Amino acid sequence: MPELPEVETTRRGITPHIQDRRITGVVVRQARLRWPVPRQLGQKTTGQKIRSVLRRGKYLLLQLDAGTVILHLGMSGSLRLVPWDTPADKHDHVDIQLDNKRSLRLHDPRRFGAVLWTSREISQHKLFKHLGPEPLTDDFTGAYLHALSRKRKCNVKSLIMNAGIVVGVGNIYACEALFLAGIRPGLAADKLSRPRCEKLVAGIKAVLQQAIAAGGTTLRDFTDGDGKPGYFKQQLQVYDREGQDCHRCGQTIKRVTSANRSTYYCPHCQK
DNA sequence: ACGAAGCCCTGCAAGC
DNA sequence: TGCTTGCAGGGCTTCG
Repeated sequence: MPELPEVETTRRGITPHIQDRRITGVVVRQARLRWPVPRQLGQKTTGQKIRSVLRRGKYLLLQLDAGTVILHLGMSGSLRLVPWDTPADKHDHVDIQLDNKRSLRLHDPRRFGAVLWTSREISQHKLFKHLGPEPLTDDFTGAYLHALSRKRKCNVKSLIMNAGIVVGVGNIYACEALFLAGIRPGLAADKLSRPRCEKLVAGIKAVLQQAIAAGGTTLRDFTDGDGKPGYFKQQLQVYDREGQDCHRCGQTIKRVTSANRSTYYCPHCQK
């Protein structure tokens, strides 16, 4: 399930292969993704050069001259570069064909992903207008999080998974960051002290950076291989470890359901 | 304005 | 063994 580190790893992997290439066509085999793939996607993009490949939260942005292709991998999506005539497998929904006889191919079994087009400034787009800061920038600080958490009745895990507060923190890394910070996921957001906010922000940055570093060393070439990472799993401290020993204190990791999401924590290390 | 629940979808695991 | 059921997940959307 692609979270921010996987999306960033994908961005870095595909960029050298697609930047400054011209789009020669688009093939849509399945338009019913998270939102319908726009019918005009092909005519809007064909003939244009990909100027840059950006990321905002978990969205990938292909910057063209006349607008932006917005990509999201949902939870089962992946991108690969293939020779343009490679037969499509099941769930290979969209190809963006390039002038180097290759296609950027979206594979997404669960179809929670998205391919959209906008000719407007990306920050004006509905999906991006209300997003919080990027977690790995200096805009995301303990002071900022502390200020926004005042008078909030939600728990701290929901707080950091709220894209209006900070983007790109999904279920797995929310659990991991809370473990690093020693904070219980169910704690009310407005009970978080300023120093604990500092610690939490540091935890979020650390876990994301770690995962990006791990992805960077594992996924070397996006033009071959099956594109299945799964590289970070061995480093997880609490996620998906219900009933197992805490790596830090040896006590048993617990799982609770919060906001319909599995939440893992160590009752001894997290208060 | 906020927070909680619902929904989209398929693959896989567990249970019968 | 073959079916059915439940669960997982991001995150927008709807409802309260």
